[in-house]
Amino acid sequence: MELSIIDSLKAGGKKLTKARKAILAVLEKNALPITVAEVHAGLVKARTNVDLVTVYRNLAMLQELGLVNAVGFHEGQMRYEVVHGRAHHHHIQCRGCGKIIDLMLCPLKKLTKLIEEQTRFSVDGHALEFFGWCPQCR
Amino acid sequence: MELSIIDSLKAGGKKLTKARKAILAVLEKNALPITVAEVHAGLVKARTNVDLVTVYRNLAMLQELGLVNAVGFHEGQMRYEVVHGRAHHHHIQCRGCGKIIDLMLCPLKKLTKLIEEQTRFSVDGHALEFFGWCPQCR
DNA sequence: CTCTATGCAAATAATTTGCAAGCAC
DNA sequence: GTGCTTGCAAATTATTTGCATAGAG
Repeated sequence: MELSIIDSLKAGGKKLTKARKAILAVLEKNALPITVAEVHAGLVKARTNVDLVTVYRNLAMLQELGLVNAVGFHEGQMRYEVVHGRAHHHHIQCRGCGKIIDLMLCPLKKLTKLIEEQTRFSVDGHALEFFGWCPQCR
Repeated sequence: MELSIIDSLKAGGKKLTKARKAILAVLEKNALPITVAEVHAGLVKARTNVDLVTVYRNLAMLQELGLVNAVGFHEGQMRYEVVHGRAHHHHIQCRGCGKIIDLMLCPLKKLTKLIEEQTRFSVDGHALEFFGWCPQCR
C-alpha cells in the first residue's frame, strides 16, 4: 500500500507548511511537468505568497522523497511533476512550440536488468524523453 | 555513405578554423560526453587558446549539423560527445561519483513508430539516460 | 576582398547559499 | 520552546549577446 503525500512528508521528518501545500496543489493541478517559474507563477495566481527560493528548496526536497519527478528537455531548466497516484510514464516535446504530451508507456523493465548485469551498476532510475514536431508545427 | 566531419562543415557553409579543429580533437579524445568547461579545459591543456564563448558557439553549431550530441544528466549543465563514426547509444551515470558509462544499445525503434501513430508527432530524436550506483559507490 | 568566426566585456537566466526571523509540532 | 522553514539579499554557475577585430576561403 502506498503512503499518502502527507504521510510521506511525515515519514521524512518534514512539516506540512502552507508553502508545501500550495506547491503540491499547483503541481497536482498541472498534469504535465512544469518549470519552477511556472510553479511560482501558479502560486502567485492562487494568491499564495511563496518565495521563488522556497519553491526551489521544496521541489528539491520533494524530489528526494520521491514525491515529485524532475524532467529535463534540454531547455536549460528543469520541469517537475507529481509522482503520487500516477503511473510511471514518459514524455514527448515538440521542437517547434515546446508542447509536451504524456506517453503512458515504458519499455525499459527488461533492459534495466540487462544493464545491471552488464555494468554491475545498481540501476534505480532513468530519464526518457522524445523529441519531434507536433501536427501544428511540422 | 557518410560525410566526413570536414565535409559536413563545408556542406553547412562553415569554415574549418583552428578553434573548431581543436574542439573536435578534444571531443574525439574523450569517449564519454564531457561538459563545456571540460572541453575548454582540454583546449587549455593542449595549449590552444580558445575562448569559452567560442566553445559554446561551436558546440551549438556542431549540434545543429548533427556532428555532436548533447546529453543531459540533470546536472545543471549539458555534456557533449561526437556523433561521427559512433553507433547510436545511451549512457548510465552513477549518482555517487558521477561516473558515466556508455551503453551500446537502444530499445526504441519500434516504440518510436508507435508513438508517431499515437501522437501524430513526427519523432526525430530521443534522450535516454540511466541512473544508479556503480560498484564502488553502492 | 568578403563574410564568417573569434575574443572580450557584459548581460541574462537558472539555481544556490547565508542568515535572521517565523511557524509547525 | 525547539528545530525545521521561510524570506530576503546576495552569490554562483551556466549560457547568451553585442560589437569590433581577425582570419578562412
